[in-house]
Amino acid sequence: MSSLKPRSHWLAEEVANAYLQSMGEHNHQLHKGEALAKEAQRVLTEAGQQWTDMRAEVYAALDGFGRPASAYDVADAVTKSRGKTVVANSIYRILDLFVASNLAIRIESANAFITNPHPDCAHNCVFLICDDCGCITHIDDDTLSDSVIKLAKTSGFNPRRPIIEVRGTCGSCH
Amino acid sequence: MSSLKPRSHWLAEEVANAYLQSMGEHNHQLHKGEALAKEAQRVLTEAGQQWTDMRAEVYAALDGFGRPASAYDVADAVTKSRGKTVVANSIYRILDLFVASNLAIRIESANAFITNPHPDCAHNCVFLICDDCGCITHIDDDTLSDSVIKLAKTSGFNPRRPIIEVRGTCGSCH
DNA sequence: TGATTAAATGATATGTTATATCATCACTTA
DNA sequence: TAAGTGATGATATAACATATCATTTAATCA
Repeated sequence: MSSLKPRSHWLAEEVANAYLQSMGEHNHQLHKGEALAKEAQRVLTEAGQQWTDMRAEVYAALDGFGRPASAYDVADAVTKSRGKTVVANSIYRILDLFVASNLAIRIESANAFITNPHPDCAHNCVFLICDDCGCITHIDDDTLSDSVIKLAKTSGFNPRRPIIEVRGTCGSCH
Repeated sequence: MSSLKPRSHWLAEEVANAYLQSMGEHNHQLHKGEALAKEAQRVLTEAGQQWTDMRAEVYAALDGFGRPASAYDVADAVTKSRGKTVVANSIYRILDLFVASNLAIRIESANAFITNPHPDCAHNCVFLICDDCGCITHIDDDTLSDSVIKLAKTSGFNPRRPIIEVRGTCGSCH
Protein backbone atom coordinates (compact mmCIF):
# COMPACT_ATOMS: atom_id res chain seq x y z
CA MET A 1 0.00 0.00 0.00
CA SER A 2 2.11 2.79 -1.30
CA SER A 3 -0.48 5.37 -0.40
CA LEU A 4 0.64 5.46 3.18
CA LYS A 5 4.21 6.49 2.64
CA PRO A 6 4.83 10.18 3.20
CA ARG A 7 5.54 11.87 -0.09
CA SER A 8 9.14 12.48 -0.96
CA HIS A 9 8.46 16.14 -1.53
CA TRP A 10 7.24 16.99 1.91
CA LEU A 11 8.78 19.67 4.02
CA ALA A 12 12.20 18.83 5.41
CA GLU A 13 12.27 17.75 9.05
CA GLU A 14 14.28 20.76 10.24
CA VAL A 15 11.92 23.19 8.58
CA ALA A 16 8.91 21.28 9.84
CA ASN A 17 10.18 21.52 13.38
CA ALA A 18 10.40 25.28 13.11
CA TYR A 19 6.73 25.21 12.12
CA LEU A 20 5.75 23.22 15.13
CA GLN A 21 7.18 25.57 17.71
CA SER A 22 4.97 28.18 19.21
CA MET A 23 5.44 31.17 17.00
CA GLY A 24 3.94 34.18 18.71
CA GLU A 25 3.85 37.55 17.03
CA HIS A 26 6.46 38.62 14.56
CA ASN A 27 6.65 41.07 11.72
CA HIS A 28 6.53 38.87 8.73
CA GLN A 29 6.94 39.94 5.18
CA LEU A 30 4.59 38.96 2.41
CA HIS A 31 6.52 39.15 -0.83
CA LYS A 32 5.31 39.27 -4.41
CA GLY A 33 6.65 38.80 -7.93
CA GLU A 34 10.25 39.83 -8.40
CA ALA A 35 10.73 40.54 -4.71
CA LEU A 36 9.41 37.12 -3.83
CA ALA A 37 11.71 35.41 -6.29
CA LYS A 38 14.67 37.29 -4.83
CA GLU A 39 13.65 36.31 -1.35
CA ALA A 40 13.26 32.70 -2.44
CA GLN A 41 16.70 32.80 -3.98
CA ARG A 42 18.13 34.20 -0.77
CA VAL A 43 16.49 31.55 1.39
CA LEU A 44 17.56 28.73 -0.89
CA THR A 45 21.17 29.81 -1.15
CA GLU A 46 21.37 30.41 2.59
CA ALA A 47 20.23 26.82 2.97
CA GLY A 48 23.34 25.85 1.03
CA GLN A 49 21.56 25.10 -2.23
CA GLN A 50 22.22 26.52 -5.67
CA TRP A 51 19.90 28.95 -7.40
CA THR A 52 20.44 27.63 -10.91
CA ASP A 53 18.90 28.89 -14.13
CA MET A 54 16.67 25.86 -14.21
CA ARG A 55 15.50 26.42 -10.66
CA ALA A 56 14.88 30.09 -11.33
CA GLU A 57 12.76 29.17 -14.32
CA VAL A 58 10.80 26.56 -12.44
CA TYR A 59 10.21 29.03 -9.66
CA ALA A 60 9.11 31.75 -12.08
CA ALA A 61 6.82 29.35 -13.91
CA LEU A 62 5.18 28.12 -10.73
CA ASP A 63 4.76 31.63 -9.41
CA GLY A 64 3.44 32.78 -12.77
CA PHE A 65 0.42 30.54 -12.49
CA GLY A 66 -0.79 32.45 -9.46
CA ARG A 67 -2.74 29.35 -8.45
CA PRO A 68 -2.00 25.73 -7.68
CA ALA A 69 -0.18 24.16 -10.61
CA SER A 70 0.71 20.53 -11.11
CA ALA A 71 4.26 19.44 -11.83
CA TYR A 72 3.12 18.75 -15.38
CA ASP A 73 1.68 22.24 -15.73
CA VAL A 74 5.05 23.59 -14.68
CA ALA A 75 6.85 21.22 -17.02
CA ASP A 76 4.83 22.55 -19.95
CA ALA A 77 5.49 26.15 -18.97
CA VAL A 78 9.22 25.61 -18.58
CA THR A 79 9.34 23.66 -21.83
CA LYS A 80 7.92 26.74 -23.54
CA SER A 81 10.15 29.25 -21.81
CA ARG A 82 13.25 27.14 -22.54
CA GLY A 83 12.21 26.14 -26.02
CA LYS A 84 13.32 22.62 -25.11
CA THR A 85 11.39 19.76 -23.60
CA VAL A 86 11.68 19.48 -19.85
CA VAL A 87 10.07 16.35 -18.44
CA ALA A 88 8.14 15.93 -15.20
CA ASN A 89 10.99 14.15 -13.47
CA SER A 90 13.19 17.24 -13.55
CA ILE A 91 10.36 19.41 -12.34
CA TYR A 92 9.49 17.13 -9.45
CA ARG A 93 13.10 17.12 -8.32
CA ILE A 94 13.11 20.87 -8.13
CA LEU A 95 9.63 21.21 -6.66
CA ASP A 96 10.59 18.69 -4.00
CA LEU A 97 13.59 20.80 -3.14
CA PHE A 98 11.43 23.90 -3.03
CA VAL A 99 8.92 22.29 -0.72
CA ALA A 100 11.64 20.92 1.53
CA SER A 101 13.18 24.39 1.67
CA ASN A 102 9.91 26.20 2.32
CA LEU A 103 9.91 27.98 -1.06
CA ALA A 104 6.83 26.14 -2.24
CA ILE A 105 3.85 24.42 -0.67
CA ARG A 106 1.99 21.38 -1.78
CA ILE A 107 -1.81 21.68 -1.91
CA GLU A 108 -2.88 18.16 -1.07
CA SER A 109 -6.47 18.36 -2.22
CA ALA A 110 -5.32 19.43 -5.68
CA ASN A 111 -2.14 17.40 -6.13
CA ALA A 112 -0.57 20.69 -7.00
CA PHE A 113 1.93 23.28 -5.85
CA ILE A 114 2.12 27.01 -5.17
CA THR A 115 4.96 29.36 -4.26
CA ASN A 116 5.14 30.18 -0.58
CA PRO A 117 4.53 33.92 -0.17
CA HIS A 118 6.80 33.99 2.88
CA PRO A 119 9.63 31.51 2.32
CA ASP A 120 11.57 33.22 5.09
CA CYS A 121 9.29 32.24 7.93
CA ALA A 122 7.34 29.31 9.25
CA HIS A 123 3.58 29.34 8.98
CA ASN A 124 1.05 26.60 8.66
CA CYS A 125 -1.34 28.57 6.54
CA VAL A 126 -4.96 27.80 5.91
CA PHE A 127 -5.62 27.58 2.19
CA LEU A 128 -8.95 28.43 0.60
CA ILE A 129 -9.22 26.91 -2.85
CA CYS A 130 -11.97 27.93 -5.26
CA ASP A 131 -13.52 25.02 -7.12
CA ASP A 132 -14.76 27.37 -9.82
CA CYS A 133 -11.86 29.57 -10.82
CA GLY A 134 -9.06 27.67 -9.14
CA CYS A 135 -7.75 30.68 -7.30
CA ILE A 136 -6.22 30.22 -3.89
CA THR A 137 -6.19 32.40 -0.80
CA HIS A 138 -3.86 31.78 2.07
CA ILE A 139 -4.54 32.83 5.60
CA ASP A 140 -1.65 33.24 7.98
CA ASP A 141 -3.56 32.86 11.23
CA ASP A 142 -1.35 30.49 13.20
CA THR A 143 -3.79 30.06 16.07
CA LEU A 144 -5.77 27.50 14.13
CA SER A 145 -2.82 25.37 13.14
CA ASP A 146 -1.53 25.68 16.68
CA SER A 147 -4.84 24.29 17.92
CA VAL A 148 -4.63 21.41 15.47
CA ILE A 149 -1.10 20.62 16.60
CA LYS A 150 -2.12 20.82 20.24
CA LEU A 151 -5.09 18.56 19.62
CA ALA A 152 -2.89 16.00 17.91
CA LYS A 153 -0.42 16.04 20.79
CA THR A 154 -3.25 15.60 23.28
CA SER A 155 -4.11 12.39 21.45
CA GLY A 156 -0.57 11.12 21.96
CA PHE A 157 0.27 11.80 18.34
CA ASN A 158 3.57 13.33 17.28
CA PRO A 159 2.59 15.91 14.67
CA ARG A 160 4.97 16.73 11.85
CA ARG A 161 2.81 18.51 9.31
CA PRO A 162 -0.72 19.85 9.66
CA ILE A 163 -2.76 20.23 6.50
CA ILE A 164 -5.61 22.72 6.59
CA GLU A 165 -7.39 23.37 3.33
CA VAL A 166 -10.90 24.49 2.50
CA ARG A 167 -12.60 23.79 -0.81
CA GLY A 168 -15.48 25.99 -1.85
CA THR A 169 -16.03 29.08 -3.97
CA CYS A 170 -14.27 32.40 -3.70
CA GLY A 171 -15.88 35.81 -3.30
CA SER A 172 -15.79 36.48 -7.04
CA CYS A 173 -17.40 33.17 -7.94
CA HIS A 174 -20.53 33.10 -5.81
CA MET B 1 -5.08 22.35 -15.51
CA SER B 2 -7.11 19.45 -14.33
CA SER B 3 -5.75 19.74 -10.84
CA LEU B 4 -8.12 22.50 -9.96
CA LYS B 5 -11.35 20.72 -10.63
CA PRO B 6 -12.99 19.33 -7.53
CA ARG B 7 -12.70 15.56 -7.55
CA SER B 8 -15.73 13.67 -8.71
CA HIS B 9 -15.78 11.68 -5.52
CA TRP B 10 -16.24 14.53 -3.14
CA LEU B 11 -19.05 14.74 -0.68
CA ALA B 12 -22.42 15.52 -2.21
CA GLU B 13 -23.60 19.10 -1.90
CA GLU B 14 -26.58 18.26 0.33
CA VAL B 15 -24.45 16.29 2.71
CA ALA B 16 -21.76 18.95 2.67
CA ASN B 17 -24.29 21.56 3.63
CA ALA B 18 -25.30 19.55 6.67
CA TYR B 19 -21.65 19.59 7.66
CA LEU B 20 -21.40 23.31 7.41
CA GLN B 21 -24.21 24.09 9.79
CA SER B 22 -23.42 24.72 13.39
CA MET B 23 -23.78 21.34 14.98
CA GLY B 24 -23.89 21.78 18.74
CA GLU B 25 -23.97 18.80 21.05
CA HIS B 26 -25.61 15.57 20.09
CA ASN B 27 -25.29 11.97 21.11
CA HIS B 28 -23.53 10.48 18.22
CA GLN B 29 -22.81 6.85 17.70
CA LEU B 30 -19.43 5.48 16.78
CA HIS B 31 -19.98 2.17 15.05
CA LYS B 32 -17.58 -0.67 14.35
CA GLY B 33 -17.34 -3.77 12.18
CA GLU B 34 -20.66 -5.49 11.51
CA ALA B 35 -22.64 -2.78 13.25
CA LEU B 36 -20.94 -0.13 11.16
CA ALA B 37 -21.66 -1.99 7.94
CA LYS B 38 -25.31 -2.29 8.92
CA GLU B 39 -25.46 1.38 9.70
CA ALA B 40 -23.80 2.20 6.39
CA GLN B 41 -26.34 0.05 4.60
CA ARG B 42 -29.16 1.82 6.39
CA VAL B 43 -27.85 5.27 5.51
CA LEU B 44 -27.25 4.36 1.89
CA THR B 45 -30.66 2.80 1.34
CA GLU B 46 -32.37 5.69 3.09
CA ALA B 47 -30.62 7.93 0.61
CA GLY B 48 -32.45 5.99 -2.10
CA GLN B 49 -29.44 3.96 -3.22
CA GLN B 50 -29.10 0.20 -3.47
CA TRP B 51 -26.96 -1.87 -1.12
CA THR B 52 -25.80 -4.40 -3.68
CA ASP B 53 -23.51 -7.39 -3.14
CA MET B 54 -20.75 -5.56 -4.91
CA ARG B 55 -21.17 -2.48 -2.73
CA ALA B 56 -21.28 -4.59 0.40
CA GLU B 57 -18.03 -6.25 -0.61
CA VAL B 58 -16.34 -2.98 -1.43
CA TYR B 59 -17.47 -1.60 1.90
CA ALA B 60 -16.24 -4.66 3.78
CA ALA B 61 -12.92 -4.59 1.97
CA LEU B 62 -12.34 -0.92 2.67
CA ASP B 63 -13.34 -1.30 6.29
CA GLY B 64 -11.17 -4.40 6.59
CA PHE B 65 -8.01 -2.42 5.93
CA GLY B 66 -8.54 -0.42 9.09
CA ARG B 67 -6.43 2.32 7.57
CA PRO B 68 -6.48 4.48 4.46
CA ALA B 69 -6.61 2.27 1.39
CA SER B 70 -6.32 3.29 -2.24
CA ALA B 71 -8.97 2.34 -4.77
CA TYR B 72 -6.45 -0.11 -6.17
CA ASP B 73 -5.88 -1.68 -2.76
CA VAL B 74 -9.62 -2.19 -2.53
CA ALA B 75 -9.76 -3.53 -6.08
CA ASP B 76 -7.18 -6.17 -5.18
CA ALA B 77 -9.04 -7.14 -2.03
CA VAL B 78 -12.38 -7.42 -3.79
CA THR B 79 -10.79 -9.34 -6.64
CA LYS B 80 -9.63 -11.89 -4.08
CA SER B 81 -12.89 -12.08 -2.18
CA ARG B 82 -14.87 -12.48 -5.43
CA GLY B 83 -12.36 -14.75 -7.12
CA LYS B 84 -12.81 -12.64 -10.23
CA THR B 85 -10.97 -9.57 -11.40
CA VAL B 86 -12.58 -6.27 -10.42
CA VAL B 87 -10.90 -3.26 -11.95
CA ALA B 88 -10.29 0.18 -10.43
CA ASN B 89 -13.04 1.80 -12.45
CA SER B 90 -15.74 -0.20 -10.70
CA ILE B 91 -14.22 0.50 -7.32
CA TYR B 92 -13.96 4.23 -7.91
CA ARG B 93 -17.61 4.35 -8.92
CA ILE B 94 -18.61 2.79 -5.65
CA LEU B 95 -16.14 4.69 -3.50
CA ASP B 96 -17.36 7.91 -5.08
CA LEU B 97 -20.89 6.98 -4.14
CA PHE B 98 -19.78 6.15 -0.61
CA VAL B 99 -17.99 9.45 -0.21
CA ALA B 100 -20.93 11.38 -1.63
CA SER B 101 -23.21 9.54 0.79
CA ASN B 102 -21.00 10.04 3.83
CA LEU B 103 -20.17 6.32 4.14
CA ALA B 104 -16.52 6.87 3.35
CA ILE B 105 -14.03 9.70 3.58
CA ARG B 106 -11.18 10.58 1.30
CA ILE B 107 -7.84 11.24 2.98
CA GLU B 108 -6.34 13.83 0.70
CA SER B 109 -2.75 13.61 1.83
CA ALA B 110 -2.73 9.88 1.09
CA ASN B 111 -4.91 9.70 -2.02
CA ALA B 112 -6.77 7.04 -0.12
CA PHE B 113 -10.07 6.24 1.52
CA ILE B 114 -11.42 5.06 4.87
CA THR B 115 -14.86 4.11 6.10
CA ASN B 116 -16.62 6.84 8.03
CA PRO B 117 -17.17 5.62 11.60
CA HIS B 118 -20.35 7.68 11.86
CA PRO B 119 -22.05 7.65 8.47
CA ASP B 120 -25.25 8.79 10.15
CA CYS B 121 -24.05 12.20 11.22
CA ALA B 122 -22.08 15.11 9.92
CA HIS B 123 -18.64 15.76 11.33
CA ASN B 124 -15.60 17.34 9.82
CA CYS B 125 -13.13 15.18 11.66
CA VAL B 126 -9.48 15.85 12.17
CA PHE B 127 -7.41 12.95 10.91
CA LEU B 128 -4.05 11.98 12.34
CA ILE B 129 -2.12 9.80 9.93
CA CYS B 130 1.00 7.93 10.99
CA ASP B 131 3.81 8.06 8.44
CA ASP B 132 5.38 4.96 9.98
CA CYS B 133 2.62 2.40 10.40
CA GLY B 134 -0.06 4.04 8.28
CA CYS B 135 -2.66 3.92 11.01
CA ILE B 136 -5.21 6.67 11.24
CA THR B 137 -6.93 8.31 14.18
CA HIS B 138 -9.96 10.46 13.78
CA ILE B 139 -10.96 13.18 16.20
CA ASP B 140 -14.54 14.34 16.30
CA ASP B 141 -13.97 17.74 17.85
CA ASP B 142 -16.11 19.99 15.69
CA THR B 143 -14.93 23.22 17.28
CA LEU B 144 -11.82 23.20 15.15
CA SER B 145 -13.55 22.63 11.85
CA ASP B 146 -16.13 25.22 12.88
CA SER B 147 -13.31 27.71 13.40
CA VAL B 148 -11.88 26.88 10.00
CA ILE B 149 -15.26 27.38 8.36
CA LYS B 150 -15.79 30.64 10.21
CA LEU B 151 -12.36 31.84 9.19
CA ALA B 152 -13.07 31.04 5.56
CA LYS B 153 -16.37 32.90 5.68
CA THR B 154 -14.70 35.91 7.26
CA SER B 155 -12.47 36.02 4.21
CA GLY B 156 -15.50 36.21 1.95
CA PHE B 157 -15.04 32.59 0.93
CA ASN B 158 -17.95 30.19 0.62
CA PRO B 159 -16.68 26.99 2.25
CA ARG B 160 -17.94 23.65 1.04
CA ARG B 161 -15.49 21.17 2.50
CA PRO B 162 -12.78 21.71 5.10
CA ILE B 163 -9.83 19.33 5.09
CA ILE B 164 -7.93 18.94 8.33
CA GLU B 165 -5.25 16.27 8.42
CA VAL B 166 -2.07 15.90 10.41
CA ARG B 167 0.87 13.80 9.28
CA GLY B 168 3.31 12.57 11.89
CA THR B 169 3.87 9.48 13.99
CA CYS B 170 1.39 7.76 16.22
CA GLY B 171 1.83 6.89 19.90
CA SER B 172 3.02 3.38 19.12
CA CYS B 173 5.61 4.50 16.60
CA HIS B 174 7.62 7.11 18.46
C1' DT C 1 45.19 25.21 -14.79
C1' DG C 2 43.82 20.70 -15.17
C1' DA C 3 42.29 16.55 -12.64
C1' DT C 4 38.97 14.99 -9.32
C1' DT C 5 34.75 14.93 -7.16
C1' DA C 6 30.10 16.34 -6.17
C1' DA C 7 25.83 18.36 -7.58
C1' DA C 8 22.44 19.15 -11.12
C1' DT C 9 20.09 17.90 -15.06
C1' DG C 10 18.75 14.80 -19.07
C1' DA C 11 16.76 10.65 -20.73
C1' DT C 12 14.05 6.79 -20.23
C1' DA C 13 11.13 3.61 -18.09
C1' DT C 14 7.69 2.41 -15.07
C1' DG C 15 4.53 2.65 -11.12
C1' DT C 16 0.32 4.68 -9.17
C1' DT C 17 -3.97 7.21 -9.11
C1' DA C 18 -8.16 8.67 -11.65
C1' DT C 19 -11.52 9.21 -15.40
C1' DA C 20 -14.07 8.46 -19.86
C1' DT C 21 -16.80 5.65 -22.77
C1' DC C 22 -19.44 2.10 -24.42
C1' DA C 23 -21.27 -2.64 -23.74
C1' DT C 24 -23.88 -5.80 -21.04
C1' DC C 25 -26.68 -7.47 -17.37
C1' DA C 26 -30.55 -7.36 -14.09
C1' DC C 27 -34.51 -5.48 -12.49
C1' DT C 28 -38.83 -2.70 -12.94
C1' DT C 29 -42.92 -1.47 -15.05
C1' DA C 30 -46.11 -0.54 -18.64
C1' DT D 1 -42.31 -8.99 -23.57
C1' DA D 2 -40.51 -4.54 -24.86
C1' DA D 3 -38.77 -0.29 -23.00
C1' DG D 4 -36.44 2.01 -19.60
C1' DT D 5 -33.35 2.48 -15.68
C1' DG D 6 -29.60 1.56 -12.63
C1' DA D 7 -25.47 -1.28 -11.80
C1' DT D 8 -21.52 -3.46 -13.34
C1' DG D 9 -17.97 -5.11 -16.89
C1' DA D 10 -14.45 -4.16 -20.18
C1' DT D 11 -11.23 -1.32 -22.22
C1' DA D 12 -8.60 2.67 -23.03
C1' DT D 13 -6.29 6.55 -21.65
C1' DA D 14 -5.25 10.63 -18.83
C1' DA D 15 -2.90 12.53 -14.91
C1' DC D 16 0.29 12.25 -11.14
C1' DA D 17 4.73 10.44 -9.20
C1' DT D 18 9.12 7.90 -8.73
C1' DA D 19 13.34 5.05 -9.94
C1' DT D 20 17.59 4.57 -12.33
C1' DC D 21 21.41 5.48 -14.95
C1' DA D 22 23.86 8.67 -18.19
C1' DT D 23 25.64 13.18 -19.02
C1' DT D 24 26.74 17.81 -18.03
C1' DT D 25 28.01 21.54 -15.01
C1' DA D 26 30.07 23.46 -10.94
C1' DA D 27 33.15 23.31 -6.95
C1' DT D 28 37.45 21.83 -4.96
C1' DC D 29 42.01 21.21 -4.70
C1' DA D 30 46.61 19.42 -6.05
